[in-house]
Amino acid sequence: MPPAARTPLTRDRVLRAAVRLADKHGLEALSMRHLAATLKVEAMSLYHHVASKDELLDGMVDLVIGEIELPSATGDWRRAIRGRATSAHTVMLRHPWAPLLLVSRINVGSNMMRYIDATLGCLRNAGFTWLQADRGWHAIDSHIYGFTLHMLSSPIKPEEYPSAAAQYLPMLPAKTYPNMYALTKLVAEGKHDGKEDFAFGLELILSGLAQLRKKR
Amino acid sequence: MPPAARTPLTRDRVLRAAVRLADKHGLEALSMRHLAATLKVEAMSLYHHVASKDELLDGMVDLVIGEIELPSATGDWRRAIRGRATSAHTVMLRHPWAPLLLVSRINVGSNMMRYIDATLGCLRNAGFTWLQADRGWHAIDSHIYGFTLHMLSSPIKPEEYPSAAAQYLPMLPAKTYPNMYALTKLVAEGKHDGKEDFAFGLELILSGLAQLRKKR
DNA sequence: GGTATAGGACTTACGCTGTAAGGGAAACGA
DNA sequence: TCGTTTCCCTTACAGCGTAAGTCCTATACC
Repeated sequence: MPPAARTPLTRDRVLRAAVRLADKHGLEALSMRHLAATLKVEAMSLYHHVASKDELLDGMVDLVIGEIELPSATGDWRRAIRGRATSAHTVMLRHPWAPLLLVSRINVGSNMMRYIDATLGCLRNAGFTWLQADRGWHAIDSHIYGFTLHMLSSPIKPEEYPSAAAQYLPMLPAKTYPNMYALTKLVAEGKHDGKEDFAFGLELILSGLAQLRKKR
Repeated sequence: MPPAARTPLTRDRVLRAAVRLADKHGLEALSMRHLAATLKVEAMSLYHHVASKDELLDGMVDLVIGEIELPSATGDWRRAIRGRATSAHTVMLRHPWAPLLLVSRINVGSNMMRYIDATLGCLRNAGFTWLQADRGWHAIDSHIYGFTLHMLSSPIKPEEYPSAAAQYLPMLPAKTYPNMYALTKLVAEGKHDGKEDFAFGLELILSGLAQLRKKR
């Protein structure tokens, strides 16, 4: 009796398994041996489908980028860019390991290229110059990645901010850090939720861009 | 004859050597064995001064944060915040490994605390609400880290953009990525330097904040 | 001065990592 | 039928962080 026929390994199956593993157990759990085990295969077999671990990571990132909703080239540019940014933010929260890889390596996968091209096109159609579109795109993406990374690095969940603030308040030297103390106190008392607000910074950038367009 | 008396190892000396090593050869070259070697000592000896490699990294980050110029609490808030942001950006370029550590771990070193406290104080003195100061600070730092990371991840130096653009242009499928093609062409022709502009996004955020203050 | 104590550096060893090198069986094309 | 190719395998290596234990030396005290 032959062993149960297994679906053959493909590059795509490897990449998807890697994303699943990183989603569930974090990037640090993503070793070639671990990944191979989830596919019921030995580590070295993976190298028939990806050249190296770095290439694996590149593929994972591009897969995730592909989940982001592209901005439509026509219609309200502000709405389109906002939608794209929000979608990117949401996707990153679904794959918390992704933003770190995104900012720490060059990514030139086809999904990434399409993503940038669509954004540039949207801003150009809105009437921005190439210079403005280029810099605008950078500013928006800096916010997306910077903000999301900052948010993900905190071990405390937003729901727990008030209780955490109450817990840490007594340890915070009020003399040395008067402003942090005051702010933490407000959070502990429930007068400020302390939640990070992705939209806040995004809207600052969007209205800044809108003003540029008027002045042109 | 006794061996040449060596200056004794201290936590501070270890941290500074680590920063120097990372500056010169990158984070990936910073192993405990390597670091120990630069101090003419064995790897395990370092553990008398730092509890773990993670703690070492925390210490390095806080050392770097200490190099950032604090915003003055009085005077023009916009100028103060701009100065702080620019200083942070400059410091990160001096220590290119730092922003990655900054966004991928919680940092509660004393320099970091002082840095946040001063920023909050500056914005409060400028007349912002606690909510605005909190979110404003987040928006600005998201830009600083997001932008700097993005910039550092590119292997091509700004001076080389035109020649690199000219080199890659023929390989870029104009049909699939029309906007990237057009933009790359402009760079290749010297009509757009393609340089990232840290100040561009920063000013968008600053003027957005300024408008908030007016409306209050 | 002699002795106890503590601290700092050492050696050894373990389990983990990515991956280079090559073997062996099964499937496929001529 | 016989290569040839395709996949997956085993083995091995150098490097990693660090737990555990040893040893030397500089200081503190009687």
